[in-house]
Amino acid sequence: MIKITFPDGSARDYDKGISSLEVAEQISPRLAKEVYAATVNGEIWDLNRPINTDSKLKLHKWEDAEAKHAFWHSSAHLMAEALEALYPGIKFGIGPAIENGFYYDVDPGDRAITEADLQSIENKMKELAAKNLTYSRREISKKEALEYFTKKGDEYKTELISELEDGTITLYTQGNFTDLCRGPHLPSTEPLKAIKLLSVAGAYWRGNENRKMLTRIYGITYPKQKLLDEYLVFLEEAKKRDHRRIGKELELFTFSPKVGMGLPLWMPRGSDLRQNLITFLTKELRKRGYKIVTTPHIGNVNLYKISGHFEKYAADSFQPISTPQEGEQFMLKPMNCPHHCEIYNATPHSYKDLPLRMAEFGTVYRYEQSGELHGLTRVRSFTQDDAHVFCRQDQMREEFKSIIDLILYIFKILNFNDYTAQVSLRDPNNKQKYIGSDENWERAQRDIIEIAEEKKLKTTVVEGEAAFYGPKLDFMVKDAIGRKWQLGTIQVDYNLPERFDLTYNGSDNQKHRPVMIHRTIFGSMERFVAVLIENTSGKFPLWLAPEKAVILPISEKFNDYAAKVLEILNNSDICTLIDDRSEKIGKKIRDNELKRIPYLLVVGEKEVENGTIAVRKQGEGDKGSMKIEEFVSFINSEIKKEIAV
RNA sequence: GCCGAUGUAGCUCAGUUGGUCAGAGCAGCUGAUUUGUAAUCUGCAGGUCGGGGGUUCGAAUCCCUUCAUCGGCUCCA
Repeated sequence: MIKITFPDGSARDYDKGISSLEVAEQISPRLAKEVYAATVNGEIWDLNRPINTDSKLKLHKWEDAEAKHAFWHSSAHLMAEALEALYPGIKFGIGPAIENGFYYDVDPGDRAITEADLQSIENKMKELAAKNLTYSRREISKKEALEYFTKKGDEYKTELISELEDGTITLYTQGNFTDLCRGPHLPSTEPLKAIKLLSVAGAYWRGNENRKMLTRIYGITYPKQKLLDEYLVFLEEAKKRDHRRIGKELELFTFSPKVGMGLPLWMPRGSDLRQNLITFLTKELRKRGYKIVTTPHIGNVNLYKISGHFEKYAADSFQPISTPQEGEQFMLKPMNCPHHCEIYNATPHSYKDLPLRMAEFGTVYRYEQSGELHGLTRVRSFTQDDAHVFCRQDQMREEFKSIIDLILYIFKILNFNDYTAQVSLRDPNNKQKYIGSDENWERAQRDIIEIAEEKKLKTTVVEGEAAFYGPKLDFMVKDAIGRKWQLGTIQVDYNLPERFDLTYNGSDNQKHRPVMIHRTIFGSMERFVAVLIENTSGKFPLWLAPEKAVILPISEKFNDYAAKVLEILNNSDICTLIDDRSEKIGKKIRDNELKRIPYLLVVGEKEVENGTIAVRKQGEGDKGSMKIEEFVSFINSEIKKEIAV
């Protein structure tokens, strides 16, 4: 007998060799149907794997990530079996479960798999799943594994195996398909009821652009058709929030191939929105002691040679601009920091002056790869809400922390609750990618990790994501369909102060080196507005909305009164429009609701008589009538509420 | 940059196997209507079917090429 302890602390004795599935069955047959994986002594196991020692057991139902992982991983194997049946000789790379579903990277040889083929693969999967095939686990030696896949002719698998340690290799088989796999898997294909293949894409083998491009097929499965349908509806809804679509609908921004790809054109409404953000942030920055500066859009090539950007990025950037002066070259500004360093250098600094906080809404130009461009989130010309804090080493932590506070404050005002903080460190195996000394890197990385802890930020730590001059704390936010984008970032830099020979006079009357903190909050106006659009579906908070209200006269008879109201509101700094088309009121309401105008002001005979307006709130409907002055103070107090957190 | 897909009026989309296939709705402009809380009616105008080249008696439809977009990969100062 063995003793099995459950998460609630209770324990029971079972026969040795019992599986987690059998344990579940004994608790209740219904539970057995709802579990997909088990954690045994902290390790995730197949449900049908025998338990031979006293163990702690947690059964995973669909709600648990572990269950979904096993479910989708088994689905990937099922898809592989279907592919092998339909495309004999197809070779397999890797096929993991992901956050939503799974994929498999395959090499179909000289055949091509396109989206048109997904349906037939899906059908094959359904056919195989219905056979109720069991997944069986087998431990084998490295030698045997290599023999198996060499014989099969799958060089991708043999490459993976050759890097594994002997004694750790497991194979899983279901039906006619056997795969190298760590597991765990479902007991059988029986629960794989609802299957949908979503897309195909190219993916470099092992993520290396110098290696072969395989075909990646994405899919998702659910134990119930209803869950799959819900997910597909969610995807459809998410598409409606896409900032590229809403940006067009609401006339916020556009692109023109004549201007150039990745070069956003901000239309009047988008510009107003953007300007509202800039005005607000500028005010907040001044409160916090930042000085605003302005620098040119180009800089001499030598500037970027000093900073290191030239060496690092010039080959893949907009190329230097020549001038009539032989040998003279300028670059479109890819970063603001070198310019800010030179502003620092323009005057002498005392330790008493620091920290110096220098901010600029600086537009920069980067030649992003053509395949990377994406709406406003990835563009070739963008405006950073950039700032550089020059401070003494003993001030660095406080400065860093107050920047975190500022970012969290701004995120809170904008209702960005779903962000993650990421500590981005250098790749310890590829140190030549970075500039600067080991000691400075170690110190900066340690500082960031400690500060994040002190601030009680929930962080993930990712190696290899640092900037070439220093480690970062990045604030990541998801877009409508779950893609992660970096918005705010705080970076500690010991290198540029060195390279630009920045100094200050200490109390000892000696020259000292300041530390530089690079930081943005929005990241770039472009990316931030994109995420804001997707977060709000274009229903911007009142304080950001390009127009706060539109006046809707019931008929042309009331246009004069409407014009009078318009004048009062615009004179009170409440940006308002008038819709005096010869349309019925229902039509005017509909059109302006679709434009997500925060307030619609209906005026007709009653309003003229009483000197009022009938107020209608976006998405909520009629709010009754108000005196015009009442509405002005109402709007002002609403805005005040929105930006006071 | 790489793999795959897509590209028809301002927008959303129809256009069977190449042969009145250049269409519809919305938006726009006309005129009528003067309207009370999510679509009033009439008429008109809008497109070298992304660009270029080719196959064919004939191309939106087939082929090549180019540009752009979409989904990923790689990259992201």
